[in-house]
Formats: sequence, C-alpha cells, structure tokens
Amino acid sequence: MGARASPPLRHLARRGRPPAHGRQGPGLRHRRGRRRQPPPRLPRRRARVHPAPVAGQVGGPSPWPRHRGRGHDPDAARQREGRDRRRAALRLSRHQPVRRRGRGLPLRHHPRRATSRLALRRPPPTTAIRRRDRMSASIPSIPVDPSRPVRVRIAPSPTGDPHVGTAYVALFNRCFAKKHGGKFILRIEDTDQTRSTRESEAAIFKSLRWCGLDWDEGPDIGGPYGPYRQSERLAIYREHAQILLDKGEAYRCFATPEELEEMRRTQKERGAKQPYDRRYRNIPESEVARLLAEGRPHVVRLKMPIGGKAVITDGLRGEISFDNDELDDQILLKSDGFPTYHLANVVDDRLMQITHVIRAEEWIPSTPKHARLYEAFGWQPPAFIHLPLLRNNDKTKISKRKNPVSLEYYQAAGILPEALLNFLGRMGWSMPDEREKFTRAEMEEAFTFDRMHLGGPIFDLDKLDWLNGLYLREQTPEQLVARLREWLLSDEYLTSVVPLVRERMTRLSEFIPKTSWLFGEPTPLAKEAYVPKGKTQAETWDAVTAIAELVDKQVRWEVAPLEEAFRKLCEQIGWKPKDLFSIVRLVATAATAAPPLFDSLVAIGKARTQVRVRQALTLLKP
RNA sequence: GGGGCGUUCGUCCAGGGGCCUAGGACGCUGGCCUUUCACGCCGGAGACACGGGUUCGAAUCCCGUACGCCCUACCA
Repeated sequence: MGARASPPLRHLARRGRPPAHGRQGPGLRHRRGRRRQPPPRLPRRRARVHPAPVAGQVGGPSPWPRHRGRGHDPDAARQREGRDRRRAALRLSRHQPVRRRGRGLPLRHHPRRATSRLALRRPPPTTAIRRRDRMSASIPSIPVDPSRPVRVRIAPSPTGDPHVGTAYVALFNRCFAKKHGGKFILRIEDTDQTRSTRESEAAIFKSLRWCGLDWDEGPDIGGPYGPYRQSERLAIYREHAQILLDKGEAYRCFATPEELEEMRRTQKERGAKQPYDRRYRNIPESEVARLLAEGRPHVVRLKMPIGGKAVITDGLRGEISFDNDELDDQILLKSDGFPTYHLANVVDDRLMQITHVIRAEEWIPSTPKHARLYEAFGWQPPAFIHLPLLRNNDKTKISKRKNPVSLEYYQAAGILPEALLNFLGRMGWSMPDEREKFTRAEMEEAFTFDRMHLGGPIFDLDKLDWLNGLYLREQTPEQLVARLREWLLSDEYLTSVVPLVRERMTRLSEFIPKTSWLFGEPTPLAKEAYVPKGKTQAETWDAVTAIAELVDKQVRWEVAPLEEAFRKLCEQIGWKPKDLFSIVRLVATAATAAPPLFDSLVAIGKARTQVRVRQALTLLKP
C-alpha cells in the first residue's frame, strides 16, 4: 500500500513494451544498410556534440511502441492533395513566389532549409531570429488585417471538468493574439441547458488561470462586447434567428423527435445523404401560421443551398470543398428557444468582432454551415484555422477513458503549469530553433502558424513528466518549497486532511505514511485484492465500471452527496455497501486501512479519483 | 455507409527537389560519474505507409492505393 514517490504519469497510459533490441542480427534489419557500416569519417551532423548553450537543449534519441505490423497507412492521395492545397495557401498568403520545381536548380537557397541547417549546427538564438525574419513572422501565413485588431476566442462549454483540449486551443489562440497585439477572449458556451453547470464554469476559470492562460475579456471580468455567457444572450440569438426567418434564409421545422427518428431510418434506406428530408422547408405560410397557433414546438433550421459546392478556406489547409448536398439544414434554434452552437457561435463571433476562429479540427465538417450562416446574414466571415486534435495512444480523440484529461488532475498530480503549457506547445508546433523547452512568453514571441504540423499528436505523458522534471530541477530550494505549498502542502489542504488521520496517529511521524496515498500515486494492488469475498472478478469489474460512471457524473464532490450517490449505486446494482465501499477504498487509496471513505475521496479530489478508477478498470479488465 | 482531414523512428517534433549516410527530444538500451538512487555525461537500436509518374536527382512535386482519425444530435 505504499505510495510511489512521483513518477506519476508514466504508468497511466498503458503502452506496449518497447521493442526488445539487441536481438536482431546484423542482417535482419534490412532497412538501414547505411547504419550498419561504420562511418568512414565522423558523421558531421553528429558532431554537434555539445548541445547548445541554449537553455533546454538535451541530448539523446528514442523509441516506443505502436502497432506497426498491420498496416497503418493513411490515404496518400487525398492527403497529398490536401497538403498541397495547404502549402499553396501558405505560399499565397505569404506572398511568396510559388516554389519552382525541379529544373535542376540547386535549391540551396530555400530559406527554410538553409537556415534550419544552421539552427542545427549552431543553435544560438540568433539563428532563430534570422530565420524568422526571413520567412514567417513578418509574413504571416494567416491574413491579418492591420486596420482591425486581432481578436480571438475560446468558447468552452461548461459541461464537465476543465479539459486539456481547452487549454491546448486556448494556448494557441492566446499566442496568436499576443503575437499580433490582439485580444484573447473567453466566452462560455452554455447553450446546452441540460448539461451546463456553474460549477463547471468556475472550474474552467480556475484551471485556465492556473495554467497561466488568462483572458482579456470574459464572463467574470467583463469587456466591451459582453455578456460573455451565451445563456445571457438568448434574446440576441432569437432576434438573429428572426432576421434569418424574415430573409427567408431559415425556416421553422415542426418535426417531432419521433418523426425525426423515423426519418433518419427511411432516409438511410433510400441512401439519402442527409438524415433530414427537409419536409418543412417549403410548407406554405398558412400552414406555418396554423402550427404556430397550435403552439406546436418547433426548431428553426438554416436553408442550405441545394446542389453545388461550398468552399471554405482553412488557414492551415487551404481550400476545402464540400458538396452542398452533403450538408443538412442545420438547426439554429432548439425547441427550448436556446440556440445551437452553430448559431450562437456565428452570431457571437460577429458581434464580438472575432477576426480569427482558431478551434479544433473536429469543427471542419461544420464550417461550411457556419460560412453559410455568415453569408445568410450578409457578414464577412472570420478566418478559420483548425488545430489538430490531441490523441490517445490509439490515435483516437483524447478522452477521459484513455487519458487523464482534466486540468485539475495535472495540477493535483504535481505537474507545473509552465511545464504543461510548454508540453502543449510542443503538440503540433515547434520553436524555430527546435528547442524543446520554452516559456509561454517565448512561444508568443516566436509564434507563427506555419510551424504547425497537422498530424494529430498523441498525448505522451512520459514526455510531460520529463519536461516537468526539467522545470522542477531549476527551482531553487526556496522556490521549490513555495511550489510544494501551492500544491498540496498548503496550510489549507493540510488542515483539511489532518482531521482524517488525527485519531489514527500516535506520533507525528505517522502522518506521512498514513496519508501517502494523498500525496503520491498509490501502487495498485494485485487484481485479486480488489475482489470482495463471494464476488467474482467479472462482477468486480462491472462494479468498478459503475463506480467510474458515478464518479464521472458526480458534480458535488463533497462527503454527503458522495455517500448518497454511492449508497444509491449499491441499491441499483444490488451490492452490499460493505463490499462496494471496500472496492472504492482500495481503488482510491490502494490502502487496506484508510480514513473514512468519503472524506478520503474528497481529499483526493475528483480528478485523481477518476484517474485511479480508470487505472483499476484497466487492471481488472477481464 | 457518406463526407472531410491526416500520414517522417514506439512517441513528440525538424527537414518540403541535391546540403540526407533523414536531424533533435522523450522512451528504451549499453557505459561513465556516484556508497545508493536520481541528475548529468558518452554511446546504441529505432522512421520518410505503399505503388506509379515527373526529374539528371524525390522524404520533399504529381497521380493512385492503403490505413488512421474526425464529423454525420434539438452536444459542443
């Protein structure tokens, strides 16, 4: 039941074992003939033995597993096409001559190439500067209108715990804004009445601030374009929906959920491209009036063009085109009178004078709808820039199932905010001189979108730990103490925790061993240890699954609500509290003896509890 | 199923017609330092998805194939 000191994150995302080396004979690795023969002379690119005087240069290469064998080969054609488009876009926007092809010109003047070589050999900052001057910085790859201040925003929806993805997008938005002397705005997208909570919103503010990603305008600090909470702008959306209705760009749809359900089925059978058959798009005014008079619930939908293509421009990818027939008539206003993301986001971006929409890649497919909305309103759309998606080990979009995603977790796990930010900054982006370690300010200074790499980066906790270690090691003892105090060794936290173990202590020295699971990462027990008497491992796994769901859903992370929730769960799944609670305790603390369960959970906090439950889940997986 | 995006070591990045014998970092690994561990240092294994084309020359440009991912909600 010990707690491991601190290589906390590495075990979380399980990964395959690194491939064994040394076993292959010289002949087996076909691929690198070149590597096999001893270099006749000192390979010069290796000669750069002495790292850089630059801070943060560390040496050494590396590996990790991925599922090699069974083909993992993406679609080259499309990609290339896409990539070309993207390059074309960058080129154009940079006002650079189109790169010439072939024709035997020794391309040694290619700016990127030439300078980057230099950067490798002698890393000092000057190279970075020189390089930047030559290509990007002064020549933004994304249109920036000098007469209009850059305004960007993030628009998280307060429906859960503060997410690393939010911090990721926020970082890039903020860097872009700072680079161009613009404003970075926080807007709360709480148009989903059923899922949004104020707790979540507050947690987002707190975590973002912890990261150092503060904003210039937002719900809590106000600003000239408020309110910044969409639930407080309902009238604005209704008004705008009405404008569209009046212009004939939108229409009311009275289809019921059941009707839509059935429609989806039949549309699919007919091989239609959209799930909605537009049946209310052209009904007569009189009919609309009649249904309205009846008080029939309805939504407002956007009229998408029939036939033809929609072309949008992504700042990183260039033009992307869609068949209009693939796009359905997007719901703008839900039957509860709340707008959907699509309407709210367009209206707010416009009203808040957003110049660049920098968001995650998952939004690409709905961008043509947004573009269409701008058009319907007669507005000039902002520039769209889609960032790659952070991924789990298996390349799927990052998720709490497979990774710790809550910012609160990283904080509680002892990650320093500057390390997290630095790490996030390395996801899909690189410093001109390729250094790994840099501050937020340095990133802002050097920021350009053309150093963006579009492959979806896998969130590698090992590397985060390494970076974090770097930052930790450069703290003076005084600073470190201060850091520890900001972390869990604050008077406040200790005061909240001490009562839990007070009656269990006979000496002060027992405090630390008795609370080790609070400050370190407990080492999970053997599988069997979690299975209560009379239960099977499969049953236990089911129970832990239920526990995981409960924990995810639990909003009020306090003793009484937790106890209530867990007791309810016992009833639901027909477990005795004794058995279920013992599992919870083991999962949360890996300790056979611990203070009262729910107090312990509160002390551990939701984020860490969540991660521990996930770990147990993978451990116990049948 | 349809649409879209993406693809360089296991992972994160660099390189985008010749400077490439593809570079750095994490991880792994051998060694040095050290009473131990960690840090640090020195070394090693490790990738241009595949097939065509263009070119004197392709990781880089073009075409195709494969694979992965995202979207396909009265969620964002």
